[in-house]
Amino acid sequence: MIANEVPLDGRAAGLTKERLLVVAGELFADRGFDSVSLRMITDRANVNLASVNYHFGSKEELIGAVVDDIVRPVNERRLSLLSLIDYTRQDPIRKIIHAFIDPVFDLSDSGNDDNKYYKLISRCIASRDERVSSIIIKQFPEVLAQFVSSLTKALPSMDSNSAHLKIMFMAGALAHSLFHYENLLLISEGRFDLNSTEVLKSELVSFLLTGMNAS
Amino acid sequence: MIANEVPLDGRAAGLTKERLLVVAGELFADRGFDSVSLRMITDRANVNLASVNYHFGSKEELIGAVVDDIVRPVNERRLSLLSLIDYTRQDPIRKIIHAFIDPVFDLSDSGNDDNKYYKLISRCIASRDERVSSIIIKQFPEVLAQFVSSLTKALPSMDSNSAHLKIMFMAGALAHSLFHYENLLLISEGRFDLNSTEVLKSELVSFLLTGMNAS
DNA sequence: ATGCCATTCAAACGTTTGTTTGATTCTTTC
DNA sequence: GAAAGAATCAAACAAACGTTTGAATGGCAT
Repeated sequence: MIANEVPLDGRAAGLTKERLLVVAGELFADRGFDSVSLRMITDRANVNLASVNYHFGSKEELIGAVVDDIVRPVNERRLSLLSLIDYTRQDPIRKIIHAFIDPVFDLSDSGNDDNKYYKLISRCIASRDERVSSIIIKQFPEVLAQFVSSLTKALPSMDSNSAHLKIMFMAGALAHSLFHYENLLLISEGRFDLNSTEVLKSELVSFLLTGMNAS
Repeated sequence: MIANEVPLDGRAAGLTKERLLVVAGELFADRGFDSVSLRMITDRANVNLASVNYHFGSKEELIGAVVDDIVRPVNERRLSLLSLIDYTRQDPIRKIIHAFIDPVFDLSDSGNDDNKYYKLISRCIASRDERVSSIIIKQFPEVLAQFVSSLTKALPSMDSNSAHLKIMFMAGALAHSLFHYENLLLISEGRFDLNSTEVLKSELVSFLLTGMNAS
């Protein structure tokens, strides 16, 4: 599960910064931002403790870099997909939903079910941590506004307040189910046979699709 | 916003333990469990630092007590409401949804919109913190199983996997929207006129109601 | 009043935290 | 190949943390 077992002796290029981002992402995803110390990160990354402050300045900025690295592309992809929607064609609501959730599901480590990206992004979405939400908050209002706009365009009868709330419901259902996906598998002890997140995704889409059309 | 401004001199009965629970709950709700130190709690509660370890044994057990105090009554009320449902009458799905969310909304500080209970319970629901989830995990499988059972009873065409996921979607939408309720008000800067959580609740119910009936 | 037990208190404990330092090593450039 | 700059290293730093200690103080039964 470690990023790279290459001993990294002989000053292997400028890989240190990259290794820090990768390993920090793995650990943050699993245990949260506070519970992970810089020493855990540097030990696992086989780099010196001081390199965090050398390359990033502080732990807070390392967290910021990790979070930004995963949140920014997701939001950019969301807006990109949203802009492609043709509201005169069928099922624009479904496309709006996919524009919101697909960029998250697409973060998958191609078949790796212990997926750090899922856990990290849902940790970010659902985060109540000031350091994280300060990054989220910077991007999300724009994203939220665009999705509200799209939703009211697709469903003219829906008012803005309702649209805002429904986007939040969608974000919550997405983050929560992804985040507790492992727990769900554990709790049911085999009775619950999801072999991939594809089932989760299709269930989520149909759930959201009807919910969005609620009066 | 402090719990009680009574100086508490003259050894005012066994209030210390109660004050610790109240103040710790307020701070945990706002900043999370890790970011709040025992010194913050004891300072604000006007009690001695050592009283936490005296009354609770450790910070971990204080967290446990705070979480248990708020999670247990909610889950007990949920199961109680669930057991009252008559599946032969109309709209059992709506009653199932209310059984899940009402005990959370009922935690309200009667009109206090900066509601610590909302934030604390949604922090617990969405938490991946070992110390918290060890408490949640102890209670939630039973709750989850009961709701899955109710859901499949009300909608025989729904399979167990689908029911599990839908409960998770509901939990996520509930926790996320409650926790970010304040942020939602801030982001929209007045354009978003929810004067109470009643609007949020009714929107949530209608959203979930249609979502539960999704194929 | 006296002894007893529970509680509170100030102070200190040992860890762990993020951060800084100054020397050292590698890479690059001329 | 020597100088310069970037990166890494072991070591130490101060601060904050949860916890423990032992004395002081409270109420309460006798």
